[in-house]
Amino acid sequence: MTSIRLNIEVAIALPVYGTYVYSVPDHLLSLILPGKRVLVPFGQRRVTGYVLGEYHKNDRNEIKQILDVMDEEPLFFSCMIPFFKWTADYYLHPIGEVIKCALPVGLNIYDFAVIALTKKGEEALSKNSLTPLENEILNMLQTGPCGIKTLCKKLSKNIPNALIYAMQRCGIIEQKLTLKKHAVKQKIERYVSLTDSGHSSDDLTGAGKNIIEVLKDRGEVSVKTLKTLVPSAPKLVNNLKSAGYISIVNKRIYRDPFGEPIESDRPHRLTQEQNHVVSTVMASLGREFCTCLLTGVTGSGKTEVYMHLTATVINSGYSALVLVPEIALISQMERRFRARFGDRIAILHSGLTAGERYDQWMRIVRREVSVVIGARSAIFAPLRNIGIIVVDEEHDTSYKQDSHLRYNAKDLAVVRAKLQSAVALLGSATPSIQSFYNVKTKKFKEVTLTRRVEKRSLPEVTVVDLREKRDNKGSRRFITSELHEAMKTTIGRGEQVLLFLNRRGYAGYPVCSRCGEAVRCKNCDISLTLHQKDNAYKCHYCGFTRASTSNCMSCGSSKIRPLGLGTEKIEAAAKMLFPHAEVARMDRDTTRRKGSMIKILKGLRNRSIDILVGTQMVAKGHDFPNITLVGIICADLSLNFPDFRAGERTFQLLAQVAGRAGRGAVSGRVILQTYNPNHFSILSATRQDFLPFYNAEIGFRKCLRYPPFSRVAQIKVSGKDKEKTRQHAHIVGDLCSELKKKNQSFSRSLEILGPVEAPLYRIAGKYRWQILLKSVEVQPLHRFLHNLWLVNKAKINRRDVTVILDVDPVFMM
DNA sequence: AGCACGCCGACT
DNA sequence: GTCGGCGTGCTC
Repeated sequence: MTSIRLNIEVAIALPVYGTYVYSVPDHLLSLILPGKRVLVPFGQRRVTGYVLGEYHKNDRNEIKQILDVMDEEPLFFSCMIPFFKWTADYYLHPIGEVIKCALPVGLNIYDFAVIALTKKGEEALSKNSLTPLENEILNMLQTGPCGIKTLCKKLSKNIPNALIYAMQRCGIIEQKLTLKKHAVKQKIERYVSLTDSGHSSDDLTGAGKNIIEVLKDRGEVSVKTLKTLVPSAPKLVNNLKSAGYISIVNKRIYRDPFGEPIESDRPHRLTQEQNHVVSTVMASLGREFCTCLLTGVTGSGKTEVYMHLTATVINSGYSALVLVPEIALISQMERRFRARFGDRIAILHSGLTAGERYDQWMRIVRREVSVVIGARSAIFAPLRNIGIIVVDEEHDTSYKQDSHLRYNAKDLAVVRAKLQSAVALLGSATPSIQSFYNVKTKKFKEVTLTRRVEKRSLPEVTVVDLREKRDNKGSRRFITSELHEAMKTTIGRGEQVLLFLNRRGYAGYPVCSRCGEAVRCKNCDISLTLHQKDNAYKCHYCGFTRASTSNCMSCGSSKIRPLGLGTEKIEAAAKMLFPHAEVARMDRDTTRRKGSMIKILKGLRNRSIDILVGTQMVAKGHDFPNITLVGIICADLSLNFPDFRAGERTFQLLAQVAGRAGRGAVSGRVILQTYNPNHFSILSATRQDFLPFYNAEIGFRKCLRYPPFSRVAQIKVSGKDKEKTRQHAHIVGDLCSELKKKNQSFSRSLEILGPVEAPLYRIAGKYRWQILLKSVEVQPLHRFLHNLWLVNKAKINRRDVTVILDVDPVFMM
């Protein structure tokens, strides 16, 4: 009888669909566990794989052995695997890439080809018998082996592949495969503590004595902390150790992503309404999967509800996952949760360094925390025994990842909750049409908060019709007299004003005053935005920049009129109208640097800022207690996007911004300026009234068979060559039609729209085409996509044209 | 992804 | 006639 052979199923961290089977050599048998990384031979190379589990079928003759096990402990547990598989299948993404995407970055190991100088090469170099380029390459290689790409960069020229081959063949260079690792590791720190003889020592003087004193006082202290008290400590500890006074141990420590300590906080008393929500949601805890949609006006105390739910969940022995749309809101949520739950929480988002993220991940794996707060990628947090998944501001588009694995964390939250029999709670004052439809069709359970906390009233909204203001000149045109008066009163009372405009920069449509030509981007199909702060015209899509002093491209005139509105222009106007007020601006330009957002938020809190001008960034869930007036400069900007969700976005944005007013003791006011005062999205937003908006919008969706009455997927084709891109878009389009014709179930339910040029037909020098696939039923669309993407992928992939599949697209431009 | 294999143009 | 260009297909 032969010895028992263990075969395992492995997902490879490369764009390959499907999993692979490897055998485990005896000496690694005891180390293999699902969720660990393994080094495996794959084709000619060695790559990272993730162990998914044992493989029992005996259906292959050639099975390679794994080379090594990379982890002491698993990075995730088996219960995550069905979730990874579901995600890979639904978004048609390679399973290994899904797992790679889920794990903290920087853990991959792969073979990297480097070229090195040989003996023969050195001889050749000294004989001076080579071409200048060869000489240059060999000279560079004398400093050590080097990858081809780095070599090209160092010599700042392209080296033909053929030359590399030729040089290899003559034997003057050789190619080696080395394993390249990323730098993320556990962090170890040295801790010192007194020995018995250290305790009784009194013969020391100076710094040595100081160290002993500190240790007597505090017990065990890290060398790093000791250094802040006794600067020479790092050198001295070794001497003290050899003298037997102290002992040193290495400890695994976690890099601390948290800021300053926070005072702890006791649970608030819930209102009757909040209590009802908590008990309704908790009725399902530990019993069955269920999704609840928590709706409620802005400022109705959703966070307090989340915290009570979390407390209940962890007291019952489960863990909780809280998703928040973006980093700035995570820190707000984190502060409140940390005050309540102390260090039982971990946070996960892209603002952490790779090391911090790894540490937070491992704390979760090691079950040292029971609550995780994070951005969309935290949906993959390796929590076991999840009781609840909270998705705050569920309507927010930040939950959709728009590159690589194009998942939507909100949708995955429901899927993960279902797979792990947990409760999913989606919360929003302005729920997505899709979620509310799910309530109507009884897929979701609705729980509602109808009142603002402490009986604060909703802001009073005044609509200003901009069509009647056409004759006004200068800043009057966009800060109307109504808004101006309201600002005066508010600032006079010492309260704060928020001016909202969903466009950054100074002027979004600079036009030559002589020939009328717009200033356009050379890489994209849009006009540049003037940024006065940077003295430049900038492209918001590709980053292209021109000096603000440049002349008109077509007629050479230097007179360019800065048409179009942006937050910079509003900021300037506010400063001019209120010279004594402190005006701040919050948009992507002013918050790019780490900590600058916090600085603005602090300025608002301590009332040093009177007027805040901002883009949609200010609409997102921030709590500004002293803002009592919100001015919406132009409500129509997002209304005319070529996207079936334009109305929904406009409603959400406006209702959210309006909700920023009057969150403190004083009630708020909103002045909404618009060219479309009768549009239903704008009308219902002014009343913060979701239902009438929903009823109007759902009718329109039903008519045109858009989600939630259908499922859609978008194929995006892009390439540098205009004609090739167009052709390939049509090839893919024809492939779709052919496939549809071939299969009965497809031809009945599937609609193919396109290929058409994208609304922004050129971005960053690439021409863009799109095809929209629509189906009333999910299953046929899913099978169609599988067929198209997996069976026909050879026909779809081309070297110079990129084809991307986006299941449930959110950004349609 | 990255590498091997295999089929057509410009050179000794 | 060959060398090396790139398109195609595969990796347990």
